[in-house]
This record gives sequence, structure tokens and C-alpha cells, in this order.
Amino acid sequence: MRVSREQAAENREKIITIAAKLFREKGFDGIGVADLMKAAGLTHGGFYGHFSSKEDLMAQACERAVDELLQAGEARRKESKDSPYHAFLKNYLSVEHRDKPGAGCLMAALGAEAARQNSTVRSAFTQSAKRLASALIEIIPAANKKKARENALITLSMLVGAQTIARAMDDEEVSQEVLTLVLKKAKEIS
Amino acid sequence: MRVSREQAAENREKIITIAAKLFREKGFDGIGVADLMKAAGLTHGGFYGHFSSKEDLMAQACERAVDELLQAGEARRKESKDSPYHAFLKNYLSVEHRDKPGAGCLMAALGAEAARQNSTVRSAFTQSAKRLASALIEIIPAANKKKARENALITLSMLVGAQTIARAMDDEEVSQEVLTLVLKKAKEIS
DNA sequence: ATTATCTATAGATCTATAGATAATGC
DNA sequence: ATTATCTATAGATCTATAGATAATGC
Repeated sequence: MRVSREQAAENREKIITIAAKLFREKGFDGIGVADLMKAAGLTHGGFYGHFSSKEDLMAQACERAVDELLQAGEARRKESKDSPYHAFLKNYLSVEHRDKPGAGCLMAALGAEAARQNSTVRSAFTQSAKRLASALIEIIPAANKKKARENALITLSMLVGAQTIARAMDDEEVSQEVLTLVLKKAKEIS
Repeated sequence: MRVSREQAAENREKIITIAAKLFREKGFDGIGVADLMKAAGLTHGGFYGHFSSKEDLMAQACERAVDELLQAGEARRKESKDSPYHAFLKNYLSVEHRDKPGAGCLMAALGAEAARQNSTVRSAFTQSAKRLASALIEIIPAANKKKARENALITLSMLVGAQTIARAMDDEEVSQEVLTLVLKKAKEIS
């Protein structure tokens, strides 16, 4: 039953990666430790050898989610013909992003729930959110650094809200209308 | 033990009102039927005489939350010296609103979770969200009806995202920075 | 010998229901 | 007699832990 240290480290990484996906899809409360471990191909009881608590994993999954987002942004930057910023906007406000929260923005998927968590989780979430914001500040077009930060925080608010609303609405037409309108306005701002 | 029909109707209203508050504070999954009933001064078992399921209550609580928000907006409109729209913006982006989600915007508090609920809840949530959007469209300054709708949906996205981020952040300075920046930008837009 | 993982379970939830109780409203 | 509410509980979760198992790594 026991596996090598190397394999154990891989298992641990897999649990975090799976959690980063499933927490964003189902919410922190929407998936249990047993189901997470099952999705990782392991059993429930093994979890506590890797993490001290579910909240410990929640904190690490927030960091992992942002790692993935920044990496995906990097990859997009190399392939896309658009400017990095316009490629980012188009991707963020796409129907694909709306329908795949498990691979999408941490704040849009878990922001409201994060606000209700303990300090460990909130702290990890805040740090991760800051990394996302910093990445946006670096690619956003602006006259100076102050303006870049201001426009980035404003635009980020607009994007997070747009996906929150687009995902919640049962009405496909209005949902897409919000994404389209916000894309146009975000381009105007920067 | 039994109460009058009138009292029973009042109890039912009280359950919905309490639920509208506690769901926004703790999330749909963050409060159970037993605790909701306790907060209403009733016992667990009595719940199912009033509602067919917790989801039935969740749907009704969404409508109730918006009823309250529209009523509060109406009251503010009469008292405030500012224009209705500017009073709305100032209130929405206040630290008070951030720290009192139980009396605040339905979409900012429950939007992400609503996206994961069954069709009954999503449908009620969508209808309620549309009522909120319509109310904003009516007070927003714009050249014509089309522009009013566009600006309202864009502004709403910005506001919902700003509160989501402000609430999630552990960093009071950044949290207030987001609220302040978005207030300034929202005023510019309309 | 150490340790990563497993099985099994404790103890605390959760939603929902069954049946008892007692006051209302015919 | 009807019915709003109560007590009690079924059955399904959930997090976390204890102790067994068996392969790794000294």
C-alpha cells in the first residue's frame, strides 16, 4: 500500500490540483474531503497525512489556482496575435470562461465564500488575489504606474462582477449581453 | 402549541425575512434549516409545514432580499440630498454595505453560489436580479433607453465585483482602495 | 524501522419525515 | 375536526482520528 516518497509528493500535488479545480467548480463547501481524495484516486483517510485540515488544503488550493492562471496567461501571451492585455480581456469575458469555473478566475468563483472563511484561508486568498492583480497591472496599458494600478483594480472589479452575474443568470441572452458590454467598456478604459 | 392562521402567516414571513438575511451573511450552505428556525424562534420540525424544501425557501428568500433592497432604495431617495443615482452608488460602495452583507446586495453575496443551485433557485435568483437591474436602469442618467441599459449592466458588474473583492480581501487598505476607485469610475460612467 | 496509505469508525452535522400535542376555528 | 407546531428520529452526509497494513529506504 505504501508508495515511494517521490510518489507521495506527486500524490500531494495531485490533491492540491484537483482541489483547486473542484473548489472553484463546486465551492469550498460543495465538495468534501472524501470526494476530493476519490477524485485524486486515493482514499479518505490518507488525506490527513498530507494536510492538517480541509482549511489547510483550501489555502493551498487558492495559491495553486492562481499559479495555473498566471501560467495560462503566459502561454496565451506567446501564442496570441492580440496584445497581452486584449487577449486577457477576451479570454476572461468569454463564454468558455463562464462555463469552466474550475479552470477560471479564483475571485469570481470563490470570492464571496472566501470572505466567510477563517484567517488562514482569507490570508492565502488575499495573497493570491494580490498576485493576480499585480499580473494585470503589469500588462494593462496606462500613462503611469499609478494609473495602471487604478485602472487594473477598476477593471478587475468589472470583470469579476461580470462573470458572477453571467454565471448566475438563467437567461443565456442576458448573460452574454453582460459579457459583451463589459468587454467593450473594458477596452475603452485601457 | 398551535397558533392562529394569522400568527402562522406572520411566522412564515419571519422565516423568509430571517433566511434572506442569514443566507446573504453565511451563504446558502452556511446555515441549516434548524438554525434558521431557531433564529425565527421556532423549532426545526415546523419548517416543512411552511416550505416544501430548503431550496423552496432559498428561492423565496432571493425575492425577499430584493424586495428589501428596492424598499431601502426608495426610502433613501426621499431622504437624501444627492440625486437618487449618486445616493445609490455611495451606499452600494460604502464600508457599511461591505460589512453588512446580510442587508446588502443579493448578487454580491450569493451570485457565485446561485450559479450552482437547481433550476428553481436559479430561476428565482435570475428574476430577482432582473428586478434589481431594472431599478438601476430607471435611475441611471443616460442619453437614451439603450444607453441606460448598457451603462446599468456595466456599472452593476463593476459594483458586484468591487464588493466581492473588498469583502474577500484581508487587507483593509486595499479593500477600501477598491471601493473608492470604483465609486469614482462609476460616477464618471454615468 | 519508518511511513504512505488503507479500512473503519467516532461524533457532529444536515435535510426531511412521522407522529404527538394542543389551540384554533368551524 | 382541523392544523400549526412540537419532539424525536431516520438516513445521509461531513471532518477528523485510530489503528492496521505493506512497501520503502536505511
